[in-house]
Amino acid sequence: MELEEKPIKAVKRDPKGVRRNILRVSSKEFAEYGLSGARVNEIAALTKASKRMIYYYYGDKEGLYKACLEAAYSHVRAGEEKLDLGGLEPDKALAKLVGFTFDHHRKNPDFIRLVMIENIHKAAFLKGSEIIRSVNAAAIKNLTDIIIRGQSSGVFRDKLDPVELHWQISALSFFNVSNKPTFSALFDSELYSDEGQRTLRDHAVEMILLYVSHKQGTQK
Amino acid sequence: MELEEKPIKAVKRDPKGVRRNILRVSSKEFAEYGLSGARVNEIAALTKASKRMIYYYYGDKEGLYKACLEAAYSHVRAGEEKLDLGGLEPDKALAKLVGFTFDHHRKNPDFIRLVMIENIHKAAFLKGSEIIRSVNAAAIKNLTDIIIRGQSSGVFRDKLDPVELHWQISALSFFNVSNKPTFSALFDSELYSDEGQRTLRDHAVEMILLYVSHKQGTQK
Amino acid sequence: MELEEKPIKAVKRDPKGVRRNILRVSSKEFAEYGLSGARVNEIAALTKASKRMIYYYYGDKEGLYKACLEAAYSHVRAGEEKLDLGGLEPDKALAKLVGFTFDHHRKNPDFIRLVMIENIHKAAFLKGSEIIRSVNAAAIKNLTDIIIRGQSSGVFRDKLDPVELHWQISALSFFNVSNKPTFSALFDSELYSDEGQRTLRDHAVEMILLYVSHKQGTQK
Amino acid sequence: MELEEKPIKAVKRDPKGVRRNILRVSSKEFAEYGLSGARVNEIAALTKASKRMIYYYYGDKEGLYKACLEAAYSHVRAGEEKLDLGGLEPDKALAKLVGFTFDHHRKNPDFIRLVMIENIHKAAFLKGSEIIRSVNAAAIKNLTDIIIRGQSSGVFRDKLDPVELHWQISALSFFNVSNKPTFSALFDSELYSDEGQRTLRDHAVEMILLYVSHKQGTQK
DNA sequence: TATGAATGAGGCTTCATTCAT
DNA sequence: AATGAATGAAGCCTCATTCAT
Repeated sequence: MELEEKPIKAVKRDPKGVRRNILRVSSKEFAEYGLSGARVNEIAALTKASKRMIYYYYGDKEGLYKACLEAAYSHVRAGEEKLDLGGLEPDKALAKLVGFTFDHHRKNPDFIRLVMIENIHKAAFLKGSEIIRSVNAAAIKNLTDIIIRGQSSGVFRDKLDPVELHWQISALSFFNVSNKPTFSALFDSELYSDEGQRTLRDHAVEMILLYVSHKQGTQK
Repeated sequence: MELEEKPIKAVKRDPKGVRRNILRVSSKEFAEYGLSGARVNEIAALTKASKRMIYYYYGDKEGLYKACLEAAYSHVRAGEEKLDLGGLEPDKALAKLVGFTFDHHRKNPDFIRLVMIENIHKAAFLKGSEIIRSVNAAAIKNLTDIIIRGQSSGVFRDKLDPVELHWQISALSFFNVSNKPTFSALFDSELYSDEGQRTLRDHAVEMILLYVSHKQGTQK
Repeated sequence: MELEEKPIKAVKRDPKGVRRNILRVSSKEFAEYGLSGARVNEIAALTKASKRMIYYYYGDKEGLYKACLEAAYSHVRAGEEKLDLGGLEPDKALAKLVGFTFDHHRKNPDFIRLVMIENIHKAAFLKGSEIIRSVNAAAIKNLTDIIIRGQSSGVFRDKLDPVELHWQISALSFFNVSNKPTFSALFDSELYSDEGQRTLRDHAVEMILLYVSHKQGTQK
Repeated sequence: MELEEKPIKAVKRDPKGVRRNILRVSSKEFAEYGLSGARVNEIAALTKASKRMIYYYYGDKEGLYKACLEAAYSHVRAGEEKLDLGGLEPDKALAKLVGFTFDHHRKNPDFIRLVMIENIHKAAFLKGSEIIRSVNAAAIKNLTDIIIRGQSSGVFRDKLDPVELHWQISALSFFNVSNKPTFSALFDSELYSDEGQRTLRDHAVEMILLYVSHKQGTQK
């Protein structure tokens, strides 16, 4: 991303490594404590670099936060790209996608927390990021393909909106992680045991598939 | 907002009013800025009372936050109690409940934000509140009744868990409010227009009803 | 001290009891935390009366502190008056007095702490108290009697100053209590065990008696 | 006070100087007003540095207090090390030591006050300081040497405990300074005039020497 | 005589940030 | 590219005391 500096005498300097390290540490801190809750001092202490470097590279606390947010979205969406729905029938493809999304959210709680925090801030920082918009567009494209194929083969209902479908899948997958603390505190349930999560996941898949398969007038 | 008491002689002491006022102001501030983001100074400035009174009545910032959380849950769950599902058939009752829940969440964005904030804090304060657990238990009881009636009349599937059903309804209703900022920023969609919200609501009702009505083995 | 108020309707009122209670509680608090360290709030909370009563009776915090100081001196010196040295030979009388003083200080650590605190404040409050000066004068008178008798009978040296002797006895007795915390923390010793204290006491008596009995020129 | 470094170019950064300055100022304040009575604001105002630096270097008020305590003990015990008892006979050595201790305490009233304050706090901070324990161990070692020599040459009695002897010397020396305010306020005496102090000192030496020289059974 | 409500002033501490090297 | 020292502003909280009843 930047020109390599002359290797002469650059024995210990590793700008990229330093930046990566700062980002990794601060992402954890922001995810843990929020934007105002995170402490620059603490981030610096946990970093291999000094406090001054944070300001050198990221300007200020908000700049660092924004960088974390972008890195998180990029990382998570990159993980989604590995999902291969290629040869599958549309309903199987959708089922796999929903299940994957549910699992993927579970595996990335820090990302979920950053998004929660960003929502608390009314997406103020995300709005300014073209990078993030672009990585999310891909998710919609995937769904659009599946929907078109499903409708062509007659297994999906008409009038399906890919963005709405994304919303529905996200709702079930995101809430599961975002509201785990309050939900667990409020209800004595096994929903967050391993088996409970499997059930929740299966039922999420089922809900989505029932929904896209449902032909109005026929059943209701 | 309330009836003015006799202004003659200018009665000034009004402990209950002061407490209410502090709670109303600080709830807004916590919902807006979070626990660490909210400023006691700002809350005091917006209050009819002095900063000192906040500490007099609520001990410290966290005590005030916890009081807000409890008041919010109590208020919101009290609103739910007004919902009368009495004479309705179980499927109609459930449909009404889901639609109501979706709307109720929309109408109480500050409550949603407080819950988000509480989740960021891993429900640390909610865990210590017996009050909140008790007001939430009622929600489960309502659902249990509907499920039992629906299963007796054969319109609902077996093996429905009221807590899980509550989770599912909550996921769709909560996410709609909690993630509106990021979702709106990420996707150009009409989901958050008035009509889009009506659609989302109707589809949420549909998803839940399809799910509870689905008989395994029969259809899939 | 004050006129009894009409007993009519005075069912629960007990001014003297209230004052005594306030004094007892606040003496403990001042002894424990010092003048600036003690909290009026805490004192009020531990009192049967209200905070307002403290100000009603004692004016302010310093007034209360001064009242505690005077009460403490009066109480302790009153305890000393019970000591009867009547028929004893002067050396026996002095031995008994020293031993008693040593023990008496040990039994009144809160008094010692109040005096320490007063010394921290450079005796600012004690200076203004005629009461306290008068109760202390008695202690000197006792010693003067013993010295005179001891010198008459030839067992005591000449040129003994009762105030100095009081100082010497006090030093050994006071330091034992006042500096127990730091001394114990600094040195691993058995000086503050029951037996250690007995030894310390016996040796204090011995030191004083050796001193008053010592005839210059004869021994050194 | 120290050599001025080259004033050319006005070197401003001087961490050690800043720390020393903070310590010097705050020691005076703590000695004067106690832990809770001292004001961080006041300390900062008297300092060359800013209030923020106090927290930068010492963490909080208690950390600063503890640093003062340690510095005070180190300083005072260092002063004692200069005392050379080398070639003296044991009784002369002890006499010199007692006299020196008496004077040394008088010359360091702020140290005495800090110890008084620490005793009010039940040695809570001193307990956590290994540094202070170590500097005090030296004092005991000195006395142990003298005692052994005195017993070998037969001028001292048996069964002398160096820690107890230290206690006795300390009692007379410490009380003289610690209780000067109340003692002066209570009694009209010349004990705290220059001559009175000389007398008190001489008699303290005499008391200690009489005590260590006293052979039970022989004299009494 | 008695009290809960209320407070101005000031306490200690922490924050993100910048400076001088 | 890198750092320890330094900071103004503002944060939360507590104090002894007084007010209105």
